[in-house]
Amino acid sequence: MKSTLKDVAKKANLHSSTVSRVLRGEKKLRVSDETRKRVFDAAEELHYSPNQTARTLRMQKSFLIGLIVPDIANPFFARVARSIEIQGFERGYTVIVCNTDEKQEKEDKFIDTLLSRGIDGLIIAPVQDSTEQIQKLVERKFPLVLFDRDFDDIKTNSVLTNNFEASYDAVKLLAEKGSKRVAFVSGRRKIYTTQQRLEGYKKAVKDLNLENSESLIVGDGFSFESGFESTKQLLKLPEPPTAILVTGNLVSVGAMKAVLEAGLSIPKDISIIAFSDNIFSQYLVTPLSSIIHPIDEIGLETFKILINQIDSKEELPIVKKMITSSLELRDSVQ
Amino acid sequence: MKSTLKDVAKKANLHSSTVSRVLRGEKKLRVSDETRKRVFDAAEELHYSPNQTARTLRMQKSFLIGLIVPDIANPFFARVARSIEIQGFERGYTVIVCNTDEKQEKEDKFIDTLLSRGIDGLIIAPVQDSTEQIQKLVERKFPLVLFDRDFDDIKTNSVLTNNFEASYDAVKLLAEKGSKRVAFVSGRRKIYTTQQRLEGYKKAVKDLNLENSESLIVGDGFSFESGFESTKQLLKLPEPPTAILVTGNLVSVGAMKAVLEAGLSIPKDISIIAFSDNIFSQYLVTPLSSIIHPIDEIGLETFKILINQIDSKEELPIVKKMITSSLELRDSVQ
DNA sequence: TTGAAAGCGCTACCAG
DNA sequence: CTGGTAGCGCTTTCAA
Repeated sequence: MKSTLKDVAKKANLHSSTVSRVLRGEKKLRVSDETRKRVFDAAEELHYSPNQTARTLRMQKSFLIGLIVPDIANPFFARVARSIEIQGFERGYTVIVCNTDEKQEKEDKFIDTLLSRGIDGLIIAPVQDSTEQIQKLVERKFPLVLFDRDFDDIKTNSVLTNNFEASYDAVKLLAEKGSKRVAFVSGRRKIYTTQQRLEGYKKAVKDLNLENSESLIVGDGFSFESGFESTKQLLKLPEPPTAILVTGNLVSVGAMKAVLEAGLSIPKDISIIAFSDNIFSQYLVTPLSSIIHPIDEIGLETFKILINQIDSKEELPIVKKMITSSLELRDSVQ
Repeated sequence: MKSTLKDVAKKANLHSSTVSRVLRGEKKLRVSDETRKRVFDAAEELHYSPNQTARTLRMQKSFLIGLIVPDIANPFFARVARSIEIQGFERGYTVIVCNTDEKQEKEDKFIDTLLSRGIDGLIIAPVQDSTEQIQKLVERKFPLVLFDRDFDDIKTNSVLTNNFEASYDAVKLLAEKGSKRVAFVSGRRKIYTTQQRLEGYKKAVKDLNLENSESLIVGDGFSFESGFESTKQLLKLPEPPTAILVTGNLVSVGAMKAVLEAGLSIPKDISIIAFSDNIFSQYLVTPLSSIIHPIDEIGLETFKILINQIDSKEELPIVKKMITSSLELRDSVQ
């Protein structure tokens, strides 16, 4: 069914190596016009299309990029993936997306699989339960870029957003609006990003003399349920918070549901700001004030850094790119 | 850096073919325990991991599955993709997701690319501007399953939902609630799924003696903007509809925004039912009554049919699987 | 300007 | 039970 170089060669009465040269349009193509025509005609006729697997094996270059994310069903990662895929498409790369569900074992397995498939580079928002695998990649100088998350103890390329500052500013704003008790509904605590946000929150609480209590910090996951349950916990406090800073796309919807189910009003009783952004945020029961990440920029920068690594023959210096998020105020803040 | 079979063989003082046999745990493994141990030790020591590219080339089997969807950032496709990826993972398959943005040229390009990469099978929610490429795949009996969309004139495996009936029932319900003027905000009209829904709508309108006007049928796309603009158009009618049936996840949010921006109330002035389902639907300004597709079931069935095709040596009969959706009533219907 | 041959890393077949 | 060899389809070096 599929034709090979040899088939084309036979039909054109040439050797496969000649056909290969012509078809690839080799730079200093030392080929007669007559020959070239024969090749193209034969290739056309046989619907020849090169076998990428063979090419990969021979050239040690796959035009494959691995992208490992927690969950592509999360709008944030979906859109970053799209952005990266589009970049890749333009340059002839196919990207393989893998979902870890925040499981280190899956991440490890995927890295192995992807490497054995000969990917040219890897983009990853790591689970961060372990550094081992990634450490190894770094050691062997494998083209690698982290995004959204980072390690303190590994020197890698990464594209991050200014979570610390964004968090600090959000709390400050809530305080200025009159809240003395601002709660923090956390995403997965192991995650660098979450930690940065929590740090920002803590610093603001301290600087602004807000109520400083561990019981105002709840949650440890990125799911809807996590947001829902941990917010319910907040509402059971003797003195519930008057404002909440939520981490995560799905978490924020969960938090919102908990508040509403308790018969409270947003923002009258409780204001909410969320690290979250998707097309739905502004059409929720109460439009959600959100800290928005410029997703395309994240995808763009990430890809750019990776492709530089892949293309460059010398060793490149580590790049850390910080992207600035913006706060979009909507009805959920009074 | 990476070790090969040969490296392991040298270290173990054996031939690479022997090492290969041992490492694959060949069925009737005619290998001495002593040898086996030597192999495993050497492999371990060298961190040997087989080169999938070479294996693919040799075995003509890649353990790669292609998945082509309009847009992975659409929650419906994201979740189907996840479901399929999980199935694949369990059976050693890697899935490559490609996004067409509803562009036929992209679909065609992706099919080519995927084939040249030697995928074992293809799952696709086709753009449906052209049948040519898919026709060819069918002719050469390439393992293929369509989902969410189908062609009338091509005999393929497909997994569909009962859009016609669901649409009919939704309109009927709206009529029973008192609406005489039910509008239809359409997704991309070329799409089989959309057509089915429109048919169902039309039949219900006729059967139930509702206002039958072409001006009540608007829209031709799956974007937020499409829903927004075409609904605005509806509201400009001398007699605007009292209920709307919307097709599509993002479209419905657009429709909702148009209604609200016009100062109208949902459901007091206008009821809405949407073909749409995602975690946000129930937390929108007005929780949205939705026709819900059992996504995991869709992913499961699709994968099952594909894997059967891939594994079977004889030719299998065409399978058409119909999945039943369900209507979840929320506040957007009075 | 073109052909021949080697080899990417692996599996499978045939000897011994 | 193990080794040798051919070959998957391609690119690349060396000859002619």
